[in-house]
Amino acid sequence: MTAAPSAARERVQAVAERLFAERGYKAVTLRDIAQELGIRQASLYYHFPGGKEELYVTVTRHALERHRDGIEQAIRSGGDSLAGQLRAVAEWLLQHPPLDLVRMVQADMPAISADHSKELLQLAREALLRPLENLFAEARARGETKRSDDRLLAALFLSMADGIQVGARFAESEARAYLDEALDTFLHGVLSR
Amino acid sequence: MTAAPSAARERVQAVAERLFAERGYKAVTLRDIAQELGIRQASLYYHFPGGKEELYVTVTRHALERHRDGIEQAIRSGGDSLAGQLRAVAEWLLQHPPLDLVRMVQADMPAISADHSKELLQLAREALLRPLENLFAEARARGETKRSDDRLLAALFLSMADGIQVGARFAESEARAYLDEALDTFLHGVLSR
DNA sequence: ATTATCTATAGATCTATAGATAATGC
DNA sequence: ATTATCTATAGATCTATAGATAATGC
Repeated sequence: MTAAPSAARERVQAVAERLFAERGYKAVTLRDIAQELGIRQASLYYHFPGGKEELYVTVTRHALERHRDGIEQAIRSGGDSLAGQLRAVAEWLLQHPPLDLVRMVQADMPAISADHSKELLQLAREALLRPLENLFAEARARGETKRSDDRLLAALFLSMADGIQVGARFAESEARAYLDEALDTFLHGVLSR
Repeated sequence: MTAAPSAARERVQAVAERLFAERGYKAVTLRDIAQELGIRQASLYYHFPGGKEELYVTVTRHALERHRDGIEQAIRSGGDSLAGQLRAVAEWLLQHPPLDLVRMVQADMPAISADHSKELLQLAREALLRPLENLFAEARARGETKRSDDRLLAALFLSMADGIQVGARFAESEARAYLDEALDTFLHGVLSR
């Protein structure tokens, strides 16, 4: 059985989530997580008796659910225009560590059980792609754009958020400094027909 | 000393390059590579006495050099317009497994020596970002675009290639089918001011 | 003699389990 | 009694080394 919620358990989750998000499932060891927490590796099993995989699935599920809620909230707060909604989503994405979908699919999912993998991939689709697909579909219904490839636009937009972070890292600047330019580029492309 | 080139050594490199590119350094074991080749794990040390890290650095270096040459060749073959040049680069990128820059920086580089890490990051910048940065700078000099954030545009463009592959994977379609739409979106954004 | 493999195994690391310990709450 | 840690360690896995084997090329 999974232990009840507690402050200590949440600290474990916070560290694990950050490390797994940065490096992926295999590149993070339980020792890494314990070390940052100042406890012993075996102590993690008190909070997560299911071990490394349970810990990974739990924190990844939470991260995806938070993204889903945050993105949907951002959309609601972004007004009635596609531009405003996308800007709110982009700002939200840049405030959180990037969820590397490519790595998740190619490296992390094959390393966990088929059931967990299926669940998380499904959730990733619902949390990240679906809200954006709906956004583009609704903008088309309002006549803001004629583009009909909603899934591609959603994937491009999410990748753009990654691109901003890559560009910022190699330029040694703040990701926020790039947001306006990137969004402007993207929106011109989307709205211009 | 590293063994001389040979057909067997090249087979090792081909398998290792694909697996490392798909899953990253830590998620691939020497056993995985040997298994696909139908040989024993220890036999890899005949071709790469320096072990796993030498193998990773060798194939990643080759992949980056091939990207650099392929991208520069694509640019030359793309005619005089930014649109034609970018289309050629995008086609080239989609024909090769994606180089996940985020994962390279966050997960793979910390797992190898500082010297190797420095070399590969430098090469990644020269191979992937620099040619595209130059492209955007030249397009601006020709008056095709007024955008001056060359590094951001380069990063966005590279991310777009990833985005196409993510979108295609989740839609279970061919990445090529998305290329025209994605390129069109991007170019409208870049050229429209 | 060189090339390309193999077996066997040492040593390191990692996950997971068992059982002890100490502090706090009833 | 419950919570949250610890030590110790088994068992699995992984990298790397040593030395043997077989085939081919001079």
